[in-house]
Amino acid sequence: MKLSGGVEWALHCCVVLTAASRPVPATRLAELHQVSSTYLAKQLQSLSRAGLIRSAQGKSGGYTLTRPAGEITVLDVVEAIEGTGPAFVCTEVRQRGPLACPPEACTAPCGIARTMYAAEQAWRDKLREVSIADLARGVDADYEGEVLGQVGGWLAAERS
Amino acid sequence: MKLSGGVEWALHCCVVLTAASRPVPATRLAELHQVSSTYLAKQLQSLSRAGLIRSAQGKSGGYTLTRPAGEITVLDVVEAIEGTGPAFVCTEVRQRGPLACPPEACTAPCGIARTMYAAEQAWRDKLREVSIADLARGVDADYEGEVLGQVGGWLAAERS
DNA sequence: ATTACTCGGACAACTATTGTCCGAGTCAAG
DNA sequence: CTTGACTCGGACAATAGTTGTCCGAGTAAT
Repeated sequence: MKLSGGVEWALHCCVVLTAASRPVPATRLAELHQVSSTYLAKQLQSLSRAGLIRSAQGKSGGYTLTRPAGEITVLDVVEAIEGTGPAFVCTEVRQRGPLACPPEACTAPCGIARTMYAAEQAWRDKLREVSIADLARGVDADYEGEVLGQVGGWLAAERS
Repeated sequence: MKLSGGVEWALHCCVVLTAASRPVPATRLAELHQVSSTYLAKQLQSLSRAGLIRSAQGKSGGYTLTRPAGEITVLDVVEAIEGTGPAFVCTEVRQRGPLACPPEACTAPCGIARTMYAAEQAWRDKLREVSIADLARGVDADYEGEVLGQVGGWLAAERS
């Protein structure tokens, strides 16, 4: 089990967008994090399709959060990138082979699937507890400083 | 995020081995589940390397559980197949780019990593709560019958 | 009207997973 | 003790998913 590396980038981007007052182009976000701008664009597209960020085209275009950061959970971002499907897919092994259970007796998921789903639910619940605003506060708490403020300034500067 | 399909097979195999009194070859497990025997063998090798099952070679060889089923957790099986590494890998984005944080200020994981790790911990905790014996009991409870007993009989029969 | 800058989806390269094969080793039987 | 057949184990391809790249469509400012 392994999740896409783009999740980390997407989360960082959302936190950074917290400190922005104007739309931020994908290029700017990429050089701030020193990552491939073209690939980051792909992740931002996923966020846009999920409705978490809004894109503006044209000369002073870029991305903006659609909602207050307090109303965007980490789970929202993760699901936007990774998809909402379950990590464990039950192939109904019990209905196959010489001792196959009849389909009419398999209305409820089997014990194995129930266990896996419960674990995933716990995972999602944990991610739902934390919002992007919480992460932003965490950055300021960790560095007891103006890191986020610096980011805001850096984003405002170097503009044409 | 998606986990290997072999996890399901491995869990089913462990449950089945609960009902076996003698070593069960990979071929037999494969035809019971109607899956590729050669690929299933690979998963069983992983379980063997993890020390969950023991392999016996020769004419009446096969696989056996090394411990009582109550002492094997679902997490053990999942980690044997998927590996023990974390699903979220932090690439320390904060140390890169024009506003990079100095390495000496990055001793603790960042807030994003902490959140992801906490969620994974919750996931693992849930999987650790359930043992193979619990799953076996669940099968009997779901079908209030002798499904596991039938499996045991089927494994005993057809032997040379 | 022009121009330059933005996003968006279509197009390759690469890595990890899935699937297959044959040889080494071992136990049971004759 | 010899034979034989059956077992696992690791090395070898095929496939699918992820990572990374490119260029065209559209838009806002000039």
